[in-house]
Amino acid sequence: MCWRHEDVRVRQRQLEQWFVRVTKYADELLDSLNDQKGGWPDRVITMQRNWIGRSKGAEVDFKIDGEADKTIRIFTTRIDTIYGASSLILAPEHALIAELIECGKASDELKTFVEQQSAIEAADRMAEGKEKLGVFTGMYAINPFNQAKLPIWTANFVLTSYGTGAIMAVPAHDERDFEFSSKYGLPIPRVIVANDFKGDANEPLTEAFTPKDDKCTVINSGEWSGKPVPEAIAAMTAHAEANGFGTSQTNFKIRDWGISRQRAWGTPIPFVHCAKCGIVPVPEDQLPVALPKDLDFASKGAPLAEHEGFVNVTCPTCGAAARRDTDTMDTFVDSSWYYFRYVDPKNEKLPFDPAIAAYWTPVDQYIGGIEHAVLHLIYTRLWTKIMRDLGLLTFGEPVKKLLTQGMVTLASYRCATHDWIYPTEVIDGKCKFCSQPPTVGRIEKMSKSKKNTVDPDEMIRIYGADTVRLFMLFAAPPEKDLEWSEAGAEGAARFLNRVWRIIYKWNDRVNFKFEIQNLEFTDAARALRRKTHQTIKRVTTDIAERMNFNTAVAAMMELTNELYAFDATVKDAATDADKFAVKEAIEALVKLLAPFTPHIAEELWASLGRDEVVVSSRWPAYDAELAKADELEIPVQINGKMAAKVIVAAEISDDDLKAAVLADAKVQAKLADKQIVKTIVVPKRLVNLVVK
RNA sequence: GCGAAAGUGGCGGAACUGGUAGACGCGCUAGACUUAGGAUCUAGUGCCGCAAGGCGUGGGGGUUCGAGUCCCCCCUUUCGCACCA
Repeated sequence: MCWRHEDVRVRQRQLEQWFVRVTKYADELLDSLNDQKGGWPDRVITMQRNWIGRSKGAEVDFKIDGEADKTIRIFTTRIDTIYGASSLILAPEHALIAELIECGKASDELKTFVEQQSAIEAADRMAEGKEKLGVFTGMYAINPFNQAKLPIWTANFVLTSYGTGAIMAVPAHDERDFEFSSKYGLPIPRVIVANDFKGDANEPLTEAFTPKDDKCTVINSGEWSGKPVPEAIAAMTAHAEANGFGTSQTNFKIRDWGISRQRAWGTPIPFVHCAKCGIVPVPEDQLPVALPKDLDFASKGAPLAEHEGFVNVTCPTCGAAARRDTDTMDTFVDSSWYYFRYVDPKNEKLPFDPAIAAYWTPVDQYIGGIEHAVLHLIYTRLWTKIMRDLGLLTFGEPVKKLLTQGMVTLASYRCATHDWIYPTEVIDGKCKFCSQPPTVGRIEKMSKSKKNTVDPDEMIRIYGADTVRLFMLFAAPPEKDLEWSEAGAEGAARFLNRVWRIIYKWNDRVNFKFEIQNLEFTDAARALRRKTHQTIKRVTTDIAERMNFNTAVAAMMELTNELYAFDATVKDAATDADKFAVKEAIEALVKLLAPFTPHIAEELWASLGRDEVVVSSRWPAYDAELAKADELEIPVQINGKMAAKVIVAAEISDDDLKAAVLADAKVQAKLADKQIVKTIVVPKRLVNLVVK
């Protein structure tokens, strides 16, 4: 039924459509996934690999008994098990079944079965409890390897759209065949055993035995008996090829990409249909084909097809009256290469200048949701390879690094009388309409139907864009889902207020030029400077190398806390050196904050009396010397357990460190009657004493 | 069923190559300031215990001087694929 008109039944129709031959690139799409390792999340690579679904096997022809000129071609990845085949099974849509029905040889049972199955759509057929159902066709096939006579069945679990739409059932070595053959009483002969198998191979199996490796051997298979499985597969495929009844074959799950759409908005497919010349491409000088601006959307059919001026053209080849193709392309076509157009958006002649694309692309860092893992991100890889083969690009992989960001989630609430209610409608744990406590659902992707949403505009109105942004960056690493939290947003606002206050407290004192060489820093001022330079370092690497914005924000919070501590220490008696240290910290903080909270950062920068804007200022550099600690707190372990801590100079040698540890009173007390067997010194990090 | 990712305080999360588990924030506790504050500042906050101390990264084994991190088995959760022969 139509989802918009409940009384309108939807029918399937055959349409002539345009396809992109993905299968031609399937091998490369799969193999070059290996180059993406490290830059792309493993799960995206795995999802694409499964989606492409390459499987190597063989096609084998079985003659039909009594009809010498007819064969059934099956696809198998396990030709080594062909002596274990006890039936052939065809998809209900298989041509041979249709033929049987047509020439009246089909039983009533078979006819009914096929009718029933074809009434159920493929997707639903799998959903129907997956019960395997089948019917014997009355025919037999001859196994080309041993001339065994096998019954031909049809069954719902054999897919018409994969392989040849026909299989050989080897119940002993395939779970599905086992289930089916057990149900219908077909024989289950074993032809594979583990190398260390000791029992009786004629004993009935309780489940299918399916390993495919050289730890298994072929048995009961004539001249092939005794061969390891991989060897048997190769040899038996070669045998089939040599005798003309088989061939090696690779199949893919991925299908060619149907790009035709019958909607008005989209890129027109640039072909013309001519009665004499057939399908003719629109000549290059007439490209691109533009959509007409005066479409009639009230017309009955597709608006483009109804538009006479668009449809009626002359054939580019013979000049006769012809008809323009009225399909438009899938929007995935556009998203497959938009970023290449970005680098040369005004080009009138080409999609983009290859030289410009060579300079700017491939994309260094791409960000998108996981929902694009197998559609957009396969299509764009495919499109890049096609453009490479057209000479537009010099590479086949468009995206070096991929980040799949998480979604914003929230718990949902359901009231017994008011159904789903918004989080804002829960007051003190009760539904605001009826004061009943609602059921708290799981934390999940925000959705309108479950009302577990927050309105971003509303949040921005309350907290400001900077705060909302900062909270989202702080709450979790970008690839993880993020639970929206109003308390968390308030925490972000509080932090920005803290930054604002401490800067405003100091900005009139630090707003002048200092002569650094004349300054004497106190320990506290040196500590603040150290924190400043450590923070610059951390934030820089967290952004640039690790993409961990949450830890970058944490580092800036630490610097702010340090500023407050310093402020409390110096009170109003700040020396020029103190002011310099604060000025250095504030400047760094504002610059580091700018990518996270651009608006407030500009305001603060202006408050420091700067003419330039912070976005065009230079990213701060850190001084490794100043970032270095001058004292270290070294943990001391005894037999690997924490025993004490010693404070030592930063540049201590291993021997001095060991001596300092042994001189420590707490360590000595714990060592009283023990003997040190071994001492492990991790330079400047840890000392572990092994004692007995 | 197959495949992937993940399990760390009351909560969100830190811990980069095996080296002080719990950074930072939320929440909570106490104090200060205040007419008041859900503002702000200061201190505390993994668990058990008065303490000394003990226990702690889903559970169980292992490797190692040392394991949240590495290896094996199991459990749970989330996601993807789901009769692809």
